[in-house]
Amino acid sequence: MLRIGEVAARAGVSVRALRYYEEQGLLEAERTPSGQRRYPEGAVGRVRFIQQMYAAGLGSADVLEVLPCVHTGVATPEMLARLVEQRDGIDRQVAELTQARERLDEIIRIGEEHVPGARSVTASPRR
Amino acid sequence: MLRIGEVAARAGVSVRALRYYEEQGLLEAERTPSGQRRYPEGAVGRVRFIQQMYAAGLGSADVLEVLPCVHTGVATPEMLARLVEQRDGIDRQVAELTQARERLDEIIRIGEEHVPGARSVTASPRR
DNA sequence: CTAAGACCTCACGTTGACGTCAGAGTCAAC
DNA sequence: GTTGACTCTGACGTCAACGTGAGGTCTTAG
Repeated sequence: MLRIGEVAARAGVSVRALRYYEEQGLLEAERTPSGQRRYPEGAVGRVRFIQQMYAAGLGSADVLEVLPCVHTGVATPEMLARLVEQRDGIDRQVAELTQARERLDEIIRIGEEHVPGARSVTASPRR
Repeated sequence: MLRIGEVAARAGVSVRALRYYEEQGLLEAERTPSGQRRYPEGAVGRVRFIQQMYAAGLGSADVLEVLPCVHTGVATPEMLARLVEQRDGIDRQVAELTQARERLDEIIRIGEEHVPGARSVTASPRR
């Protein structure tokens, strides 16, 4: 059983963040008689997943909806629908980002033309 | 010359947003003698660009750095560097999003396996 | 035994991109 | 000339994911 600081360090987040996740119902912890939190090893991966979802633009409530599937590996049709919805949301985001990237690239190309002396930091082909 | 409401409608943002952009130095407007803002047609496209950059995760300050190039079409080496930096930031974001998407997809697949032809939409299974 | 870290619970502060309300002036139509 | 839609400037509110003390308890190495 890990202490909160240990989990935070391994997952690359702050202690405060972990307490916040608990507050949001995203992360549970056992307690020692004195009230200190103790986490199983799996908590680290769980926290990483939460971070990943945040990075994908989901809010705490969305993550909360999605988490049961991750934990149990089983999903109701409802949950599946939500998962698919979130995935599609990410897809839309990627599309937007890609558009923005194209836009910037275009500006960069034009800029390079107009400042010929500059070291050519040519556009890396998008994967 | 367009009025602020017209620009807002065409660009799909709120009037408040336009005034905020002005406050941030992202969007300039002429003024009628009575003080009302009047925008040229190009403002709509400019606003769309700003929105796109926000969607890409840039803050007002970042957009402000990038905008001169868009406007003038000319870039100093410094500006180019910033542009490239922002573009790479977007690339990193896309990578993260793609990872998150994969993760969700994986969970969806597993979930589908465990609920192959289920029709229990109504009965909430007790957890 | 003791001192230094870790940890605990409030609870207020932060940041960014606006929302929203108040009170007042402006413009086009009827 | 008056109504009603539009606009103006402040200025406070919002929401999310934490940051940051304050004041006190726990644990453990020496």
